[in-house]
Amino acid sequence: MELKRASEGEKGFEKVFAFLRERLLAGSLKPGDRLISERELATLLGVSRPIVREALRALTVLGIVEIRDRIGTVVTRPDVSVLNDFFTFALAQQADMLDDVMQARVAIECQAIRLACERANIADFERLQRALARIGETIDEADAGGMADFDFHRSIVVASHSETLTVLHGSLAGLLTHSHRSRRELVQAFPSMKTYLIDDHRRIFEAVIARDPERADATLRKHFAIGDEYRRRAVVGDIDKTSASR
Amino acid sequence: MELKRASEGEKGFEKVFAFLRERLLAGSLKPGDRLISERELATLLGVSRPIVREALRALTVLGIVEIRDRIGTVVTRPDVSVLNDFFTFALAQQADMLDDVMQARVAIECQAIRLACERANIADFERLQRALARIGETIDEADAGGMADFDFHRSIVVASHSETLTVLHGSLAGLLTHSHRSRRELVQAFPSMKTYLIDDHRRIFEAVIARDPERADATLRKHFAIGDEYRRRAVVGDIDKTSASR
DNA sequence: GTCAGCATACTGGTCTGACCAAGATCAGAC
DNA sequence: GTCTGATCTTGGTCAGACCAGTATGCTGAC
Repeated sequence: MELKRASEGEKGFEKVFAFLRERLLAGSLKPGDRLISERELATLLGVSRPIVREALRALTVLGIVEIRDRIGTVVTRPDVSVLNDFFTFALAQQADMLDDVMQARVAIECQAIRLACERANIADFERLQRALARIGETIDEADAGGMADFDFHRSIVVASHSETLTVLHGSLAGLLTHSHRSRRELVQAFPSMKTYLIDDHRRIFEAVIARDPERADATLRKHFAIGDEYRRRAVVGDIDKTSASR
Repeated sequence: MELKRASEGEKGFEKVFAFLRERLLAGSLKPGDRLISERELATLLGVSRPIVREALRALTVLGIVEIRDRIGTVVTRPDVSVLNDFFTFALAQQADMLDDVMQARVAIECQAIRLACERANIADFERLQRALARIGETIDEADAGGMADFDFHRSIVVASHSETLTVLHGSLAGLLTHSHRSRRELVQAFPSMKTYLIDDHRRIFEAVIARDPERADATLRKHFAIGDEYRRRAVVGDIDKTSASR
């Protein structure tokens, strides 16, 4: 058989994985389809059930398939949340990589805001506006303030209506959560940051509303740069109550 | 034991996976480390070996770990090829995702080129220059031309000296390979693309050399936009031998 | 004829114990 | 001191078994 031939040289796991991969890529297995049972798969491919389970588990962590207890294995619509898993592992091992990850976040957001300028709808605007208002309300609270900040940026990405960007941003932002929070704590100590936070976000919001990609990108970029500057100053203990240069 | 408690409620697979996840995220398991044997892990966690193998296989497809036959299981530096796997599956079922992924690529590259303007060293410049020359040499070859094009863009990202961006770009670019290639085939039919390709890349190169982030970003962005435009025209059959508007 | 209720077949979830092949290791021969 | 081979350990795999629920279909009551 053709399939047999294609997967002859492979070991057990590879055989099963390749078999399912073929079907999935060819489209003969579509989201929603229920796979044949593990036992059938095992006898069909001439391997043992544990091996089949390895392959199914592999597809599960890839988000391709879902194993439902006592129901069966069904093909799912690929969920990007698996990337989160991966990135969490990948970036957890390089702690000094935070600045680097931040670069990726800037990349994603700056592109997202351009798309948002084109694609955002009323609901997106409203969400952004709510997030903006919340930033003002929570400016004195480290925790809630951080969340509001995050939500604002998140709203921009969501407004881009790009699933890929949204997913990437989600996983990157997750990694930056604690650094984000620690940065927010600076706000309490240095009032100049308050106006920076509020004004900057408002400017960004306005640029999106105006559907001006260039301005939005530039403003957002500046926003990040200033945040960076604050952080740098904090590190060297040089920060004071004067505004960061703009 | 603390660990026991944390993983008490979970089923076999989850227990093992969570156990390893903890160690990996906490950093007590670092790349290069060799895990204890499957049998030991099984008895340690009170599960059977097949279950342990499921978990290890799961980590393998996530690129976190590598199972070496008759050697043992070692922690690897996370490899992006996993993402490739995932996206391959994901895109097989949602072809319209390509444009979306492209947005992410644009995001990464535009940020990368900004960093490249700041951080690129002589070696980076030389690599870029070689790639640029190669684009000119292979302008009439679909395959080699595509590779040269890819290498140029890749060189930009590498020159950013950002590991995260490089990693992300690597996985995204892999996905776009075939679309990239099909686009390159247009070159043969429509000579106007040749000048577009050569001139654009040269302009991008010059902007990096000049270490002008704004210009580099803008030029690169325009480059992508024009490529998009070509593709759009090809789709609607409207393309002709005139240059795309610039 | 219809429908509720239960038995059975089937599903995934797991375990046990076993065998194989080949790298790693160390004792013993030279 | 070096080399060789037996042994230990490793991953790779298999077969068969049990459990706990789901789905289904059959049976019997209405």
